[in-house]
Amino acid sequence: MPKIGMEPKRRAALVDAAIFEIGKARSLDVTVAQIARRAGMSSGLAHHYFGGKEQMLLAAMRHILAVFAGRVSEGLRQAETPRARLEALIRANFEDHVFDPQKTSAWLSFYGMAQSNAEAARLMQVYQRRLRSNLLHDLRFLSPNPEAVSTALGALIDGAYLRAALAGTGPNPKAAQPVLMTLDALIGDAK
Amino acid sequence: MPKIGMEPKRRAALVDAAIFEIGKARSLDVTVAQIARRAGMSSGLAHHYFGGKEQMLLAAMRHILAVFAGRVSEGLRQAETPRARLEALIRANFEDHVFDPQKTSAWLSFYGMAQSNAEAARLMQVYQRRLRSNLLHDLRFLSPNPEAVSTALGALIDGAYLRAALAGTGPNPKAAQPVLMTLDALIGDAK
Amino acid sequence: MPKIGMEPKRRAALVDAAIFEIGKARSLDVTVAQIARRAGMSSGLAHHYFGGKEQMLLAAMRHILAVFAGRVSEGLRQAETPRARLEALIRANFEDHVFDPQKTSAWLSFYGMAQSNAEAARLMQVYQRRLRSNLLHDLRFLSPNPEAVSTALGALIDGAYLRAALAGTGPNPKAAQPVLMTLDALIGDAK
Amino acid sequence: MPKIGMEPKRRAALVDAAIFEIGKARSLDVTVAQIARRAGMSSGLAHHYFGGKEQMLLAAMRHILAVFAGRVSEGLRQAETPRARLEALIRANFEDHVFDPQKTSAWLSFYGMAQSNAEAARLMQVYQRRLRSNLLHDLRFLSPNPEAVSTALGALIDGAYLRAALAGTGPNPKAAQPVLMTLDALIGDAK
DNA sequence: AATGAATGAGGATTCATTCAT
DNA sequence: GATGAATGAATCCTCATTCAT
Repeated sequence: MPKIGMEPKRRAALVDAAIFEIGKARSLDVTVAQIARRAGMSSGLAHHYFGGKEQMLLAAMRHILAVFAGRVSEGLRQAETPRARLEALIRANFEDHVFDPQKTSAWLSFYGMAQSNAEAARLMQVYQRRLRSNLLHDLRFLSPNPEAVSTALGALIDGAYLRAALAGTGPNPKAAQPVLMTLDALIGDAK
Repeated sequence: MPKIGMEPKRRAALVDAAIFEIGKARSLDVTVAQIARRAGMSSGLAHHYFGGKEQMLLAAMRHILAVFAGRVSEGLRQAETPRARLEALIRANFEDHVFDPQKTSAWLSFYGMAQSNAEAARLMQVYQRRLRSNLLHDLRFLSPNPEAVSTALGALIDGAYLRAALAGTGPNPKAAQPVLMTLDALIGDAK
Repeated sequence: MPKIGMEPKRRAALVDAAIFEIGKARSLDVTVAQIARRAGMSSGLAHHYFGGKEQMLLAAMRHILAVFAGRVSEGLRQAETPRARLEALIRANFEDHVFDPQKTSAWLSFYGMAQSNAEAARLMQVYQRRLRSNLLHDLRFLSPNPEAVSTALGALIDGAYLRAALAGTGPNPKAAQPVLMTLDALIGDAK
Repeated sequence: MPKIGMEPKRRAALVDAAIFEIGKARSLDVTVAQIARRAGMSSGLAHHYFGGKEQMLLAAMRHILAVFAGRVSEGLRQAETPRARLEALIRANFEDHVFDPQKTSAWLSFYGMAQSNAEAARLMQVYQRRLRSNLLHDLRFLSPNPEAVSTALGALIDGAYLRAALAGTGPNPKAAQPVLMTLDALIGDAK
């Protein structure tokens, strides 16, 4: 059954399956066999492609981050003023898809993993820096103190998401409200 | 050599040991045997007192939350105005002891656990409600919109702590700055 | 079923079982589960007592060497002259029990293991030194060149055993003949 | 890009690679994939040519024995008297190349394999018989008891090699000394 | 001929939990 | 109450071998 050009498909299938199983278990305590079975292949092949369970989980996280980054980019493309871009950015962090139980499970679990796994920590940093960079880009036009405001808004976004995710009540666009309100407060009349 | 009145001491020793081991492992992946050994007793006894590993971890979380709540109360006792109490509350969330690697490990790991364990989720809710209640108590005097501001500040505190904890750079009182700044912005001239 | 004072018995049972299984497989490719089952316990307990498969195999080798050393000592005790002691020593190396398939399997397999495992190599050295020391002790009275003769006889003993073991034809006291003949030749008229 | 006449080259490359990997691992615990990779081909092709791992290892052993036999023949060609031939034969067993870690690893490991694999045992017999035949050929002229002396010298050569190989200290021409000394003693004045 | 994808059995090891003492 | 011996299920990972292409 071997075919050429299967590697990308197999890897993608495994990443999807890993995310699915993490969502189902609501934890990273999933077995390679589970993931492989869901991806329609043997556990041996899963190891062949990823070298180990950890690499597979990291690939899953990387994929989640990449998809998310893509969505954010899309959201920003349509906004034209700095204020509109900021709002789009904030809303992008609370779109329905990020509340998919699969995503929230993975995201919160990776907070734990990031403490003992250097690569997981690095991925978290990448995410944080990207968010900060996006905030800063537009806050420069709106605030006399863009650095501090970016820091506060970044933390607030993460905190608001964390709480919404923990609540486990599914998609919740309202979760963006406190962030938008705080944005207004922090940039004063500049809006 | 069983002694009477040992149960509370045994339980406390196990809870301390659990927190220690979680900190050392930077994860909840610690074994009952490790914890029991550190607490100076057999793994069998640990089970006897807690009924299982999960209960032991939950007791550890409960203890961390209780200690934290106590510290917050202390901090609030000395403040006299609503504004001072809010500041004290915020600072209490970023005191050195909360950045003890044992605490940050436990805290972030429990975010993961709270997804699949109802009691862990409940504990997180208790913490969040207490924080919200504390914020609300004083924000009523300072903001026309105390509910929304409490929500935002609560999320911000969690987010700021999360980021500081993930950074893993130890005690960091500066982490409170963005929150204090946002407080000022959100309550306007009311300060 | 736990009992106190079981550890020595368990360890001994595992060592015996390991030797038995090595003999049956005629190789070190035996599983921990096989050994544990034969020893009448779970694989988990086997790990508990030895920490791992390698340690168990080494303990088996150590036991074989110890038993062998004991037998040699016995054999030497009854000899009175240096010449008689040498002969007893040589014969001890070819007694029936050393041709037990369990022993030959273990012995030859450990030659392989000694190449990549430091402890196995050390055990082999211990055996060789002991043999050399025993030879030297009496050759001092019989040869002007005891060092060289010890070296030659030690190697010859090992080579003769190796060949007899490889032949796999079971107990073979005749295997000692070439060594005894060579002893005579090497110590000349001194006998 | 299959080519005709590649089979002998492929097989030779695999045999060389197998010997190399056995030397590197200092054990027969090498994987087919490792060997095939080193030989510059796929594991599938390795199977195609040898039918299985065991056959490949046996081919490696056969090759080592053949090369060794060739070297011995060369050594003997230049000797003219029986005594000189015997000495050349003995020295050939301790030339530098036989202490190549690759060779010692393979040799000692095959002692283990010979216990459970009939073909490996047969190869060992072939080697032993050839050595014995070579010894006997010249000892007939030098000893009244050539059979027994051949047996002893053969065993001694193997034992001396075994010890030198186990010591793992590399090329060691001195290892031949005990054998030469014993030769003298065994053939007495006949030299 | 040649590849390497794919399988799946097998094995060492870990660990929560139980229970005889 | 207290121990730690004992279990055995669970899991990751390896690898010889097969086979579609």
